[in-house]
Amino acid sequence: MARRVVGQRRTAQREAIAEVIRAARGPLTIGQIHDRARRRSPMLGLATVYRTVKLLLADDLAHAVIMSDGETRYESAHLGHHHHFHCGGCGSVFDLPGCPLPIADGTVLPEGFVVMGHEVTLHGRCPACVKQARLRGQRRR
Amino acid sequence: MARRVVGQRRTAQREAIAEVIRAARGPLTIGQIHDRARRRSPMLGLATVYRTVKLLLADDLAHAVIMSDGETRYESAHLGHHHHFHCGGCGSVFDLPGCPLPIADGTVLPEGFVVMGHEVTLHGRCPACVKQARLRGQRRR
DNA sequence: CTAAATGCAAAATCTTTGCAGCCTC
DNA sequence: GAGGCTGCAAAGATTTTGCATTTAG
Repeated sequence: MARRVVGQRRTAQREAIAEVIRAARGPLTIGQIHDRARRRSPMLGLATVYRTVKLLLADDLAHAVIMSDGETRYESAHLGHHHHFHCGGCGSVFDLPGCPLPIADGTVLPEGFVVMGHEVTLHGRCPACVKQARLRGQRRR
Repeated sequence: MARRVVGQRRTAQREAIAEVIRAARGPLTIGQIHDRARRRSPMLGLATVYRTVKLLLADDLAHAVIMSDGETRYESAHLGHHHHFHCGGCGSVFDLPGCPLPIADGTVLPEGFVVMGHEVTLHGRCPACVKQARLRGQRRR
């Protein structure tokens, strides 16, 4: 008669996905999560990645980050306030510590907009791509 | 024998689409462009909007702006350096004049990232939504 | 008139969902 | 064991493309 305790189950697939997101140096696309998690759980299907990521979002264990390349990426929710660097060479996104923006939440702009949050994204080249461009004589834009 | 001069043609549909983008106070989604342009050109199909916007992008007459809600929006390219305000109440995006970010292009971060550009997006409530929230006693988040 | 542009519908993507079997608890 | 989870494949949603027709130049 006692109500059965129901809940989420711990599976190898979910472990793998959560660990991949936790270990990343920046937010990852679904494809990247799928590729990396498959190293541990080779049969892992894309649908499971989508489903698990959605669960992590619902449980507030992960956040979605949508970058200007149109890709949705996911990052661990335990990170504090931070921003991102998008490398135009390799396409990777990296976390940046701290916040360079002098606009506090709660600020009211002259035009009457009430600021409740913000995002800053820097674009450029990551150290690896800078080095590579140097080797190649900066042939690329 | 003279090489025929070929080029793009001026059509009512393209005029309507370009004008809608030019007149906007912020970047617009494909759906918004379609709706507004149809007021002038009622038979206008979605495919034409997609095609025309793509042309405008290729000719550098418009830029794509991808916001954190995952929608791609398009804005006139003649605007100078500026950023955006995304209202969480009505979902609209507004242009903000100026730039609050103290990081110049060309800056090299301590970690070795070379900055070539940036984006700043503020989130909050636009004046209209602030006023409405006040009327309703701030029942909404 | 010629070929670019349009509207429609089919195709291509990306994401979500339905289901039968598998595996936690 | 019971029901949540998974992989597969089908279904949705959004964007792109093919094609016959319209239309700018």
